[in-house]
Amino acid sequence: MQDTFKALATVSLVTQARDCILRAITIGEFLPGQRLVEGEIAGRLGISRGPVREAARLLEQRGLLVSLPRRGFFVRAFEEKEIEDLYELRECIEVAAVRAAVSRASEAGLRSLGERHRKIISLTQRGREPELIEAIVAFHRSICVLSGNGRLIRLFDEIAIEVSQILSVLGVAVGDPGRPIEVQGSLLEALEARDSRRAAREMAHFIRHAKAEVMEHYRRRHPLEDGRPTQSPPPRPARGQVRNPANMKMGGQQ
Amino acid sequence: MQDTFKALATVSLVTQARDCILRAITIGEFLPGQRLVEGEIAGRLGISRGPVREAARLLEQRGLLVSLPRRGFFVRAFEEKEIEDLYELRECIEVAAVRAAVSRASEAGLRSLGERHRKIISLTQRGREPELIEAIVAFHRSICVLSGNGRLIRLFDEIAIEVSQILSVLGVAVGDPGRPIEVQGSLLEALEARDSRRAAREMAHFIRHAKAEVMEHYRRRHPLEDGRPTQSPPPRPARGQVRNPANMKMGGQQ
DNA sequence: TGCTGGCCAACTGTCAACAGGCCGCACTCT
DNA sequence: AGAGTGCGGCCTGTTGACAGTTGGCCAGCA
Repeated sequence: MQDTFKALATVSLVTQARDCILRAITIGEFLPGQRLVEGEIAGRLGISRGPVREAARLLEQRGLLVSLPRRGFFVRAFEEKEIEDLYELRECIEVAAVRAAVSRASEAGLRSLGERHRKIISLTQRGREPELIEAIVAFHRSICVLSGNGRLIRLFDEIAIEVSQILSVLGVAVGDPGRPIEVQGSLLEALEARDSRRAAREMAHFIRHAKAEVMEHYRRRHPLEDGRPTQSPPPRPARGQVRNPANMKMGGQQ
Repeated sequence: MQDTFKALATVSLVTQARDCILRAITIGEFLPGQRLVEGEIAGRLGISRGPVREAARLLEQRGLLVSLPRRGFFVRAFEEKEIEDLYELRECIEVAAVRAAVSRASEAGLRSLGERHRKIISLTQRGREPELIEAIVAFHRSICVLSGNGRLIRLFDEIAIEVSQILSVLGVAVGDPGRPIEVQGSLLEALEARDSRRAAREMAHFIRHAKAEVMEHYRRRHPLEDGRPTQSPPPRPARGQVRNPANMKMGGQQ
């Protein structure tokens, strides 16, 4: 009965286009520096260019795309410094979140966090990399949720997208399998013990560790760019078609 | 000679429209909850609706507008909780910024910060409220700049816009004239002494003080909404014309 | 061979128009 | 009188088209 009357409030084309582009960026289908041709995307999605442009504007404001006048949109390419800055911001955000969570989280909230932690453990043991990353992100997001600060959650989500873009582009796998469990286990303990200082310390350590790992991957990947400025906003605009013409169907946000 | 060849790269209409709407929001011409009629704005600016829509999308992503399907864009109205969350975030950001600035700021950077501080003092003595607010914001922004973290600066700018919107809507004036100088003076001293803990403490105190002041204004303004949920996304869509049909010329970003 | 200048295709920025939903209002029926 | 219903205007969401610009390509020339 309730199926017959499914909500017909169709999601706007802008939202759908945004989610499609977003997904293409996070999974690394659209590579940094790559040019996005409006007409191409619109054609592939079967819509007109208007909604695609609006979606691109949204992502521009988020910092995932940059726009050059009369040239169009490009996937943002991270410089080394920008990755460092991002992780520094992430540390400050998540440390604040866990501090707030210590004093505000309910018992039920902590239990559900424990649930997520168990999921991380089981996924680690079964060696399922992609879901594991997802679960770790979910764990950290939960801490933001427990902080009770909606603005913090929104910011975390933005940062998480950029981080996962970086991870996927650099091909970073979650490091030694033992560590994340351990760290997140300590975090959980500190939260349960309502130990603000320890929780903050663990969180900071974790993020610095993650940062170091990512930066090492980055340097391994860009060994020569150490000395020179390397400051062409989109590094070689790469006029050309998108990489993978298939595999970009409609229907995010479901 | 160099004047004869001024850059003729005209700023895109989207950018100009965005800045116009932004200004209208920050100075309180567009009030929270107010509906923005695309055609109206486009007509007043002498352009078509397309760029206006894209500009609105930008501001939506920043959280300054909310969009309801088939209803259009509304100026975002802050709930009490959202203001608290915003200030909590601001504290975490600026404390992190001043900490980083302590260890990274150059002597020249500190001197220019001192310059800004003197400007605050002189404006306070002359009692020029609007420029004073501007100068205080500039002072705090400088600290973010001294932190050397570009991402932090971007986030500060976003937050600053929201804060100034709140201040202007609530009609908050900068409190007792003595305080800000005093606080920012201590901040400056701590930075010059490279005293990270003291700088962080002063910053946190300042922002908590500002928050308390704003919240008091808010509660004075919305005394009845304490108990009830008050959760209609845009509080009464207020179908109707914008408040001040004049005074919204083109040409932000100059 | 290397450089200059013009030509061309592609793509962006912008606009005007169309279809359809939402809101307010008047009208009708109970 | 009050509630429900149908109508009409206003406004959004989307589209297709047009003009202008950008960058690449190629011929011509030193």
